Amino acid sequence: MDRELLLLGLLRRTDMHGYQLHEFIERDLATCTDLKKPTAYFLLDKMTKRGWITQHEERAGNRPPRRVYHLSDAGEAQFQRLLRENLSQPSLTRFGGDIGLIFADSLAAADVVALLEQRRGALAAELAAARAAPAHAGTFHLVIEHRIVHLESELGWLDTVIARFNAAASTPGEHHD
Amino acid sequence: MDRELLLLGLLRRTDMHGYQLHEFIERDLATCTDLKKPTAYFLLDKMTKRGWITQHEERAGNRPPRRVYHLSDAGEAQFQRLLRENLSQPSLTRFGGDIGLIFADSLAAADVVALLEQRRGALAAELAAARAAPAHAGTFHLVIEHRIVHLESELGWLDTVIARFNAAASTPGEHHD
DNA sequence: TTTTCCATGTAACTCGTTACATGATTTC
DNA sequence: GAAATCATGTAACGAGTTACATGGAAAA
Repeated sequence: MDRELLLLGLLRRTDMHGYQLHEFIERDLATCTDLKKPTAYFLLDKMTKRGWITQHEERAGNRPPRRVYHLSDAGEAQFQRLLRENLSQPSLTRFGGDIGLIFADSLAAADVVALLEQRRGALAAELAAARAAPAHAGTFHLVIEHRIVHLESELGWLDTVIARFNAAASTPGEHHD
Repeated sequence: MDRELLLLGLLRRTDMHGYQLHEFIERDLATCTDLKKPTAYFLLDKMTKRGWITQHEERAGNRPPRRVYHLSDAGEAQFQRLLRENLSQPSLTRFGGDIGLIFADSLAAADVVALLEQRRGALAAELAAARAAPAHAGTFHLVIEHRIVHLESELGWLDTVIARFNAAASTPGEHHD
């Protein structure tokens, strides 16, 4: 549903065609989400069928015609519903990386430390990139800020985990192989 | 891949049948992941075909026979690969809830505050539940800890966001409707 | 005796992805 | 003339879900 909210929200500001929407999302909203081309075209078709948006063709010369989408009244109502639902509910987060941690005692502690240091490096790079992101207009800077806060928290936690495996590494005889 | 790692990791400790695996994951690992029954049976079939695990039937009386799975040598190797990959890479997290935030200026600030307070409530409840979780054995307590750290970070950030919309609410004339 | 638990699965569907196809137009 | 960009899509696949089907055993 989040992607539908995204498309409706963008079309609410100004009419756009599919290529344009995909381009904008992949370029300017990449930190926060993504939307592949086939998905964009598929969702736009679907929402047209449901009456949330309307199409009209625009052709410039011999180029492939653009299908420009416009938010309808029903679409505006749907946008309001989705937005309120999105704001009122926390998005559930699952950390796939935790599954490896469950089985970390299958490896020697020193190995775990080496692997987690790699993870730490990638995380730190993401954080640096987020901090280097240019100042954004309107409410979008909240998203960047969220990302920074989250990555800082992840880094801090990871450091405590690494420290513990480091301690275990200097007290050998802990792993199961 | 994470679910395959999970199944291989559990089968590495002891042989189990599908029902048992599903049960264990949904009951004891619910904070960290989930695995529906059809998915479990499907993955077990797939991994059997790939030679990572082997089956043997066990029948008790007239009950439906159990298909007990056992990790093979190839499965152990695959487990090692998946585990190292999992530990060395940070899991990318996308916050669906951020998309609503991008469009928060479509609503009156006071409305946004009310909706985010709801989100805050649900988040606080999750945190309380995580804190109330019983002490866990081995490396699993890391997962609980991770969840607590993350939820605390989310709550703190959400509070700053709410504060800002609250400030905007007392300075009216900010929204676009 | 009816419900719950044990134990297996299938079928249909949703959501999203990758890879591919088409063809004009601008840029190098 | 070749390559990148604009603009649309289709087809095949992957991962996962819900709902449904089956049938015996234990518990209420």
